[in-house]
Amino acid sequence: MPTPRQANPSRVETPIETGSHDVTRRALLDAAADVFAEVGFRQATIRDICRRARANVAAVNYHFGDKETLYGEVLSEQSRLAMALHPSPPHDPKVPAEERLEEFVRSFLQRVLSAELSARHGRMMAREMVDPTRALDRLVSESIRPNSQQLAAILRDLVGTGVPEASLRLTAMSIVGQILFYCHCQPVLKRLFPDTPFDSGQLEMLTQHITRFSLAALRGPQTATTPSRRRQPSPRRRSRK
Amino acid sequence: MPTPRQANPSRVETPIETGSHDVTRRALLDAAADVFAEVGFRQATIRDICRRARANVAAVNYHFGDKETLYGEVLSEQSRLAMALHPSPPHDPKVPAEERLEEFVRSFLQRVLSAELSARHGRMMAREMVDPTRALDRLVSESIRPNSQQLAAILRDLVGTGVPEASLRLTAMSIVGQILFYCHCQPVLKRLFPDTPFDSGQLEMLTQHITRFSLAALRGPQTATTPSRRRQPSPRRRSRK
DNA sequence: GACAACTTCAAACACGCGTTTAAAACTCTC
DNA sequence: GAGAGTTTTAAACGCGTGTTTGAAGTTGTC
Repeated sequence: MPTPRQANPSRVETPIETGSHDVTRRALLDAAADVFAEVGFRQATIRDICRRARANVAAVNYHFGDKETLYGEVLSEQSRLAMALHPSPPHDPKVPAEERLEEFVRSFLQRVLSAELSARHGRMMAREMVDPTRALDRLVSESIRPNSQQLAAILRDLVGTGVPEASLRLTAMSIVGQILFYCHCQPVLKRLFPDTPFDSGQLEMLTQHITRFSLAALRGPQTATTPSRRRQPSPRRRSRK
Repeated sequence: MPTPRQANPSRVETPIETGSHDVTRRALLDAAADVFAEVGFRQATIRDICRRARANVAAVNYHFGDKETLYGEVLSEQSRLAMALHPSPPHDPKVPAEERLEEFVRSFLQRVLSAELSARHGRMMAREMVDPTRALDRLVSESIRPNSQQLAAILRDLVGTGVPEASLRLTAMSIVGQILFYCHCQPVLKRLFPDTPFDSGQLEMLTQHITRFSLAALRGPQTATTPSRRRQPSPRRRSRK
């Protein structure tokens, strides 16, 4: 029976590119990256992807098996691409931790906002975080966790060994939160401040702001910032009437 | 012709609750809030909503006209509910700006994370930001913009009149970014730190951290944090070989 | 240039979706 | 309790989706 039915499994293992047949496969990957980034996995349609790739509707099933597998391959390819174009700074003890933090923030912002990548990686990551598919587990272990650990190492150099692990985590999240904000909230920012874009053009400015803001926060850590802690017994509900 | 076809338009204007007929309408709103928060507008199905509300499939069209109108009503109702349960602090010049900031952070976190609201509001907001529907415009003008301006007022009191508007904006985004992080990245956090949840139980701890972190950042503003600016001509691409 | 393997193609399938329909059921008023 | 107005109901419609099919086309090999 000459029906291939499933994607060629040998290709997954061997990284050698035969070069001739893969032209459709490549076109599909490129088109799919655009479509998935624009509308997300669920909203994307195979027909749209194939139309842009100038391929038949059945092409996705022939080359990848199904839509979900294609999505997974696109996601990890974009992830690797973003990391190759804008790698995190290497752990070099000679470089001051402050500079390594700045470079970490810059490369992170570049990966999620840069125009070169059409911000495809950032948009796919943002969607995956808010509305995860089954691909998120791989994304966490391949990209997110290593990055998280690298930031933790930089921060550890900055604050010394006295600060507990949980504290370090919170600081890391405060920094990552600032960065991802410009990735997650783009549609809101466009409406709130229509004439001042927060896109790849402002990348260096955002890098400087986030780095300085965070370093300043780290400088004055426990120096009695809040004079009265003002701990009400239960601030959750306020009294009516 | 006895076909009602459209939702009763008189009900939109008059806030009086007749009480008898609206039982189905209420059940639909409640079920829809759950479903929309869980899976989002596009992924949600009318059949699922009606099943949970123990109503017929046609009920949504009869009471609300269509799915999008129902979504809009759910969104603004949840928004009003969250704001009523956890209002932002009023602008009181007698209260120090530091305390007002802390209360702003706390109420914001409560609105997007609190268990009372089943975090429905937060999840719907998060989805709307990353993958907007036509309801986002109303959401921005009714909820997001007023909140943004309130934070701006608090920060203005904190930093004085010397700081330019653009700088203030960046600071505001750094704070909001820290808060929304715990709302947007919940699925990732669950995977990164499976045994330390960042949910409504940690609310007070997160409030303290974000407030102190941000206040410390504001304390040491322009005091030469980064000694060398290290401005490379074009840091986007690094030299190969 | 025949043959096999690979790739593309138009068409169709099965399913789930939002929405509509027209009749039935219900709820009041008089 | 008849009848008008309102609400609910089961069934269907039309459409778009991911996927499958079997034949046609293409490519490389001997």
